[in-house]
Amino acid sequence: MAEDGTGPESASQWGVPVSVGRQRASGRDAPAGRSERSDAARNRRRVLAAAQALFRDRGVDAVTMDDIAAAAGVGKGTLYRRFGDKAGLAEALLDHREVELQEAILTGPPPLGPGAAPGERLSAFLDAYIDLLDADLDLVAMAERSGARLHAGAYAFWRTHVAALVRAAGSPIDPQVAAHLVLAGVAAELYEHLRRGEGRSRAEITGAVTAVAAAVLASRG
Amino acid sequence: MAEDGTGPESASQWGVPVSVGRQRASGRDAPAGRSERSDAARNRRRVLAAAQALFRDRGVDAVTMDDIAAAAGVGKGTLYRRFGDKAGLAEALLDHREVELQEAILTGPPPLGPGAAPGERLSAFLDAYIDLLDADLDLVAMAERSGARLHAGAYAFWRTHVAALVRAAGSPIDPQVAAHLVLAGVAAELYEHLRRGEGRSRAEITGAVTAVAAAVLASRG
DNA sequence: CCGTGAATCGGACTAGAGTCCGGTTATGGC
DNA sequence: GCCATAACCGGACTCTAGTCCGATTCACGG
Repeated sequence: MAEDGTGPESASQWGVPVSVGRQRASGRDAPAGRSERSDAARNRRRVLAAAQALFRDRGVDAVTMDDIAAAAGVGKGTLYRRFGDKAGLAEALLDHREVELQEAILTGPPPLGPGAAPGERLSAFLDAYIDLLDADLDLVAMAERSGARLHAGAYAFWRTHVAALVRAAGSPIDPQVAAHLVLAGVAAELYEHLRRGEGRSRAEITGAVTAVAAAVLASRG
Repeated sequence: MAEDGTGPESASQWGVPVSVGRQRASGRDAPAGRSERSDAARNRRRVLAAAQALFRDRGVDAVTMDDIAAAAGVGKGTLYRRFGDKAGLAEALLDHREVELQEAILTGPPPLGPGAAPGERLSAFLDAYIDLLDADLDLVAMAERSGARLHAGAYAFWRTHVAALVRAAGSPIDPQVAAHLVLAGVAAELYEHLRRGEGRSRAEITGAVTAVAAAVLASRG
């Protein structure tokens, strides 16, 4: 089953290392010593392609790790050594988008990038993050399952960014904790509930989230 | 194994139905038609006592549902029919405390109960809730696993309460959504991370959470 | 071009959550 | 006191995440 080695991986989008925003506990990405073995690289691409296709076709929850391993033509051990667990695999699939947003924040134009006022940058970030969330909700939800949310590499980035904005705005609230609290508002579980469970629109949610964030920045004790 | 029916359940604290704040999807509590069968009531008490003892002795994560069933002297089917799943069992163990807080909010003295200003009531609630969280963190964390958080009966109560306070304070933010966002700040996963992962004190966290909540109430668009 | 050893591979294995259903038992009516 | 029946009981079963380790394969130096 599954195609052969050099097969039809049409839209090849998974390069090597890249990521500023991954790094989970286990499941290495860029081997320390020598460079990545070619079979390992091939299998990584196969797994990601198979996972994406299966998730798309059947929905994230109806796909087991065995399904993915079989479709990719690799053993389960390979899956787990490389991605750590199901959440890690989901995160790998999201890596590209997250890195894009991170780069836009670090070096892009305002208001997302440097230059705008803290309040504007925070609004722009939350808006962009909610875009990402809305586009791949199931994947993000899976990446945040089982307490992985706060330990994913990407989370540390968002948190640092938001904390810096809170501090820059002169809020009296502890910036590190405030950042956690603001980000809690865009947790996948909550967003999914609001969107699908309560039928709220993206705009309603974004409005409330940015309003709360603005209130935090504006707080003067 | 395990003691017999009328055995040493010294501190009997689990009455019948009570709860304003339970009601999960499956796992009935108060049988609709006839009253609860006596053997069912006995088994419910046994299960709760066994679960509490095992959780206390070994820690929540080292106890399996089979362990609890065996210690309680019942089959797994009984466990699951009555409590739905592991999260439901944890919630049942927390029921007593949650009901107490709910009653204090509904009919107790200010600032927790009616009479105080919205800001004070919200602060008092968050403080009391964090007490509950801090006291039984593992249990609350288990009750919120697997997306159960937003669907537990107790959550609906807290949410309605907070929404009412937001509305009463005249905030321009959608009260229902704002309530979700405020409560997201006291999710067990986040609290556990701050407390154990980052070593923050209860006071630091409470301070930031109440400050954010105050900022939401004070928001004027 | 070949030997060497470290990294990778993959499928059998473990463990625990949650489901199912035939047998048993309490309860209310007569 | 007895019967019918609905509810309850419990352990075998399924399903899936995640682990382990012997066999295999690639990358590099000579």
